[in-house]
Amino acid sequence: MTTIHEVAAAAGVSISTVSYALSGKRPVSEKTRRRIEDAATSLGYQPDAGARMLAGRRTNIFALTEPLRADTHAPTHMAFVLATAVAARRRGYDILLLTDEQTAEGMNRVAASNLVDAILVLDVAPDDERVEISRSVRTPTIFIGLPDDQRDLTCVDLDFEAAGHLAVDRLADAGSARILLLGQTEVSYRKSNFPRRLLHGVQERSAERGVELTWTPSGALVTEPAVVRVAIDTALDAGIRAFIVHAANDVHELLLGALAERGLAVGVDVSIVSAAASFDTAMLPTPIDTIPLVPQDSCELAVEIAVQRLEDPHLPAQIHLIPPTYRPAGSVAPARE
Amino acid sequence: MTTIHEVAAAAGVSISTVSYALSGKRPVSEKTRRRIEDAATSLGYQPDAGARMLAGRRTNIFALTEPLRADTHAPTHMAFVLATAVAARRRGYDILLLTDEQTAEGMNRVAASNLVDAILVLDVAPDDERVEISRSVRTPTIFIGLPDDQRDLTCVDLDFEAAGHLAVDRLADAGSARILLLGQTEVSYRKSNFPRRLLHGVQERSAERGVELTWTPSGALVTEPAVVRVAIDTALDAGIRAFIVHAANDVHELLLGALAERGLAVGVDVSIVSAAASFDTAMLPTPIDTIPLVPQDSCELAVEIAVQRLEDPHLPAQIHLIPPTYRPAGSVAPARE
DNA sequence: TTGAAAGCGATACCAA
DNA sequence: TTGGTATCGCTTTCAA
Repeated sequence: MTTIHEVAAAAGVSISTVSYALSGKRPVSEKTRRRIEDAATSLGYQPDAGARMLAGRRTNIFALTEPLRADTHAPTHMAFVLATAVAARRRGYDILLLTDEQTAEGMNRVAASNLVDAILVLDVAPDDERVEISRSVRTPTIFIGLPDDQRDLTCVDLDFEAAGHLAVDRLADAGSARILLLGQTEVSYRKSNFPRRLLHGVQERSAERGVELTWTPSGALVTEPAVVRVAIDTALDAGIRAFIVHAANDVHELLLGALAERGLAVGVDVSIVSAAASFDTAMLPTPIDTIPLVPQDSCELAVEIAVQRLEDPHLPAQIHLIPPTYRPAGSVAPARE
Repeated sequence: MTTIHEVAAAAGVSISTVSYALSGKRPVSEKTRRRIEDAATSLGYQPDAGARMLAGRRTNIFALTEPLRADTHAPTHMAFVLATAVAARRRGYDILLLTDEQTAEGMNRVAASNLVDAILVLDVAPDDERVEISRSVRTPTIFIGLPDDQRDLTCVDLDFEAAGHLAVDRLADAGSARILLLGQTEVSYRKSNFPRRLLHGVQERSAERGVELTWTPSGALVTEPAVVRVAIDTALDAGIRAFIVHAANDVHELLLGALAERGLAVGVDVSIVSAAASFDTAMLPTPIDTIPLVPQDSCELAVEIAVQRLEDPHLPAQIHLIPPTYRPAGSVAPARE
């Protein structure tokens, strides 16, 4: 194991100079810095993590709490975990996993033992128990998602309400007077916050623009695809030709299938907007206008905010809502109702 | 922040006694131990992680490297990550995530900086680059899965060959003379090791028992379900009535659907064994005999071995193959070919 | 059964 | 621009 002393000896300087040269926290002459860097690389020097934590009061580790509920959509969840890990690493931080079994215990433990510099909270529930814990620990905590009680919290999330507005606006602008919103699974409207926020945005803007809105959750598609299918058929029979889909890709496929059966062409006879989709809608058989939910965006912002809070502990807590973007793909057509 | 000194003061003992009382590494009289424990809990004492690492040369952290390939099955992967985290935590270890972007760099970094006590390797590829790295670092490394070159490695995995033998034996015992093996995706036979091992086991035992074997990979079901369907129909047309399925649940459902269409009853007209399924086959519409692949088993064993290697660094490297178990559900019927 | 004290390997302050 | 050194909070050896 190479220590800072060996590097210092090899470079012919003191250990403090090595430390400063490598951290850049104090100017070091170009010459000596080179010698030090050469010595460090040739010796394969890597500062000892424990010593660094103890002396520097920085661990360069973030905790990531991820409760896995039964209704967790694995691919989406994985995308968030991965995006967080990548973003953190780019800023020089590693990710320590805190799973379900130990949410409360884990957060308290890593905070009390100074194991991590900050805590990132994934998959936030409306009445999340982690809210209270985050208030009781002094380790900065960033929520990726919004709980109901946001007082004094730092949160990052897509602006789902605005996404709802945007989706309705596009369809209303194209002349649609009636819209069917194909929502998330029923349970997610209770266990999560964002489906409600999107729903609310859609409802609000629909009312403002005089659009007649129908809404249906999509249920567990695997066990009962019929429910969604019936909702779609009913809407089509009633002459509804505009759809906002806030659901997994299988629901999209079901809708496209139903339309194909009836010979209705997307972007011609029918308009579709996929709202807050966390999967790649380009993989769908038909191109669809999308307001994407990009895990990378939320996670990168969360990491950035965490880093900022460490640099300036006086930064006020704040809710950061990421404005939605609209990615057209020709699936919205002028209404001919 | 409560330190060991405050606990010592509160309990009226020296810090070394506190340390020993809490770690149990030296006998401490019942009386003083109680006083110390009381003081510790009432003060909310939690040893500083950095100090502990530095002084104790133990971090109580395991690194988990998880490369995410395009063909990674998210739910299965998540199950492994979760199982590892839970098993580790039970033994007092946290999990540090090492993602794709930094596989090589990450392993070297956490090893050189003494950030982790051991490295767990997930999703092992036949020619995995992590094999070489594990040989070059002195941090104990456990592979969950088998690479081609296993020299001097410690690995844990289900005995897929034995699972193949077991599946064939059950069907052959029931009198089946011809079997269709519905395999994993084509790419997985190149990118992973275990599909080949199961295939080999099935082929080997089929030859031994005089069973005529047909095999087909299942392809990417989302994009081209037709391929699998054709393979199934061809087999059924040829009179094959025994199936071994080594694939995700959608392939199982496809098979069950095809059988239902033809009015063939599972466990009566047709025999099915699901081999090395990493999902819960009880969720299928029809009960199916299963040789389960239980992530918990592999991950717990891996963690246990890691812990053992830390306790006794002289433990020899070894390949640990977990014997398969057979879970009957009435889907294997006496053949009436 | 308990205590004193020497590290562990960095960081960062105080001097020069 | 550089060096000496106190310090971080714990583990563990050596003594008593």
